[in-house]
Amino acid sequence: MALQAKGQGRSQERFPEPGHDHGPCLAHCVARAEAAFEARGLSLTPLRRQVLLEIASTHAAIGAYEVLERLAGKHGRRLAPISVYRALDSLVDVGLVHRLESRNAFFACHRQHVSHDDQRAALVCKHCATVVEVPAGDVVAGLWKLAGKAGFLPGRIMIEVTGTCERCRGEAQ
Amino acid sequence: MALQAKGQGRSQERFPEPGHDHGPCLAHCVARAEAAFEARGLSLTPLRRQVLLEIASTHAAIGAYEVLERLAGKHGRRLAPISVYRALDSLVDVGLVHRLESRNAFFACHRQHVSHDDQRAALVCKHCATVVEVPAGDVVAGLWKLAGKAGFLPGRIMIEVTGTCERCRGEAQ
DNA sequence: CGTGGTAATGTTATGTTATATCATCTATTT
DNA sequence: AAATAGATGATATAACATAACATTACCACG
Repeated sequence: MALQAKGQGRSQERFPEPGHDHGPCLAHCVARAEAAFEARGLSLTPLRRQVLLEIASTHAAIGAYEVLERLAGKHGRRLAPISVYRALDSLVDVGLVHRLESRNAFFACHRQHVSHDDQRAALVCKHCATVVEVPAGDVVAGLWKLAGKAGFLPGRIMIEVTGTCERCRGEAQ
Repeated sequence: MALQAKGQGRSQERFPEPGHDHGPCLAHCVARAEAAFEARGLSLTPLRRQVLLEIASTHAAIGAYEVLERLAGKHGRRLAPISVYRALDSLVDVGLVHRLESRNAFFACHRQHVSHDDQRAALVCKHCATVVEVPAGDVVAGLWKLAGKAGFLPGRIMIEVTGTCERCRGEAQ
């Protein structure tokens, strides 16, 4: 929890500064990844680690083929799309990465969802693609209620808000 | 409003009976479409009407290529994908059809969103693909609040709840 | 040992969803 | 008639995603 104390606290619920020190964000992600895979009897293999590092290298959502390109740029070797998708799937399964449905893209989860109640809404800047997840427990509770009235049993709840972050709003003027 | 009085009222906020009389649903949609396009100085062309009819022929969400297939089956002629997408785009623009991001599919809006406040959440049955929109004003208000705290200015808010409808739950047992 | 199981990745091919670009036609406006 | 906007056609390609089968590595069990 030392990492959280050093600035990973509430800060994740606001849009990150472009020039912020991203090292801790990344380190935190990878540390969680080791544990998360281990907890399921799986492992954070080199491929998965590489994919995670690409995704987590930014607070923006990026596409699977973008990940593929970046990896191809770093190592000479070019992976098959399916390899990237398999790595992404495993990362999504263990909750380290989320899929942004409205963009067919992926972004790193910078704070573990600690319980079933700890649900999030994604705020997505349409200019810089930065994604911030905000706790949305009350909102989700409201949705369960609405669903109930319709005789509907919710499984997954997807909340994506596209708009403009503070920074991009400032720059537009 | 006669159509609404004849059963288009609250019923749309529950899952439709499979055997329900779909004629009014369809008629209502097309009637609204005429008006909606007209109001923008555009028109509900034959192509758009056909696409709308396919989408609105069911309460399920269907893909663009599925629309294409169905039209190809009815008329001998096979449209280019772009033609279907263009028609869909125009229908989405005027609000007669919504896009289901979590499935890359489209569904007809069976009740006009009357104001900016009249926002909806989509309940999507994962078994039968039926989509019901429920008013979600309070939930959306909550999201605006969360966004505000993050310095974020919302544009489009997407709420999609996948799960199981009453009917499919019954059948599973 | 070796055999069988699971996890992970490789290899090849294909399927699905969506858009770019330029051409054509029609109706309306000037 | 020329200019403009709306709509569609035609051709090609981009972007996103998975199917199916082969291979490798490791580990548990008799």
